[in-house]
Amino acid sequence: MKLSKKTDYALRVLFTLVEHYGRGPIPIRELARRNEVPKRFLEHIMLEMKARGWVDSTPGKRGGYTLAKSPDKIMMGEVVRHFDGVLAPIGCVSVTHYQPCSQSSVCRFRPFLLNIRNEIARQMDQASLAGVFSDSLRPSPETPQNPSADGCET
Amino acid sequence: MKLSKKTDYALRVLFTLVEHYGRGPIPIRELARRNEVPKRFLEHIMLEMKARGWVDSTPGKRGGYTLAKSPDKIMMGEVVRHFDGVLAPIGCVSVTHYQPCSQSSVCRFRPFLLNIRNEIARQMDQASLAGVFSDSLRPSPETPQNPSADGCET
DNA sequence: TAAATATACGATAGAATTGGTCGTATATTT
DNA sequence: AAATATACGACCAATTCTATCGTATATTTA
Ligand code: SF4
Ligand code: SF4
Repeated sequence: MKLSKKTDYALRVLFTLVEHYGRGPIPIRELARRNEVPKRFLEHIMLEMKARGWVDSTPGKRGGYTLAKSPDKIMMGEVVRHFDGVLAPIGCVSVTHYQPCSQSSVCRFRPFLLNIRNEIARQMDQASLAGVFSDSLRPSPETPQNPSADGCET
Repeated sequence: MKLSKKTDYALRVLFTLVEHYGRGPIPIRELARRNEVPKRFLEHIMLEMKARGWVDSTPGKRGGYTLAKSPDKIMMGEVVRHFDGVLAPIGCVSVTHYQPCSQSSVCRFRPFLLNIRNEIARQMDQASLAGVFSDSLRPSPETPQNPSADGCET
């Protein structure tokens, strides 16, 4: 589950909108500037998000984008899944994009991958933008700059 | 953390070698056939795995490949990380391939992604080939063909 | 009502990654 | 010496990713 830049961009903007929720639209130019996203590229991203019903747009002089629904009604999993297509590490353990594999009956590591998928999916689908946002406010016990290995690596 | 086909192929072959551990080499032709991996492609994969010290090769008439170390000394994380480069869903929360992001100080969802990374890394680095293999033998409580959603999706 | 400013959207394109083939060299066993 | 195995670099096609451009259209404000 590698996050594409597109997904990253989308999330940056969404959280900007969450932060500004209820205080009117923000023009795309501003969204692009604050989040360091190429503006013309962001247009497409916003289009998709509007189609999904996550954001609303108002054209005209003081127009821009606004969050279309309450931040606790949009799940991280939805967003990632929309832009990256799939959460699962491999097709054979994906629900939304399940792809059969002729080896699956003899495969020794599919159950292991399924576990990981389940864990990722659980975390992704339980986390709303609102939840992730508010969690990020209180200085968590551990959010190192460079996430130095705690026994593991990545 | 999307598994590339290369990684998938590598794991298939590794588990074949695990299953055959201690019973002599298996020629690459056989490894390719049993695991449905293009033979010429597999050559490169085996080369890399030999360089990493996971497998050994013996040329000649009754040669082939064999596991170079005990199956409980090779971790899933090592393999995936080698072929896919990185476990983390995004560079800014990666340990081995950490990549700074100018937004990280104001980013609202990096902590969330870090959590996911930690969970994936933990599972990957704690699981040895031997462990995954033996787990796959006892019919686990749940390993559905198509992993139908248990509240989550993929 | 005209100007300014906003979104809408398809076409296109460069770069990077992925997945794989081919030719050939070399080592070992029988 | 023949047969069979691995070793390895070059090469390539397809896909995906990331992004830009031109232009159309809708709305507000002066
Ligand atoms: S080999 Fe195992 S893990 Fe890879 S795709 Fe087939 S079933 Fe899934
Ligand atoms: S925006 Fe947040 S998540 Fe995306 S790369 Fe920068 S820090 Fe990491």
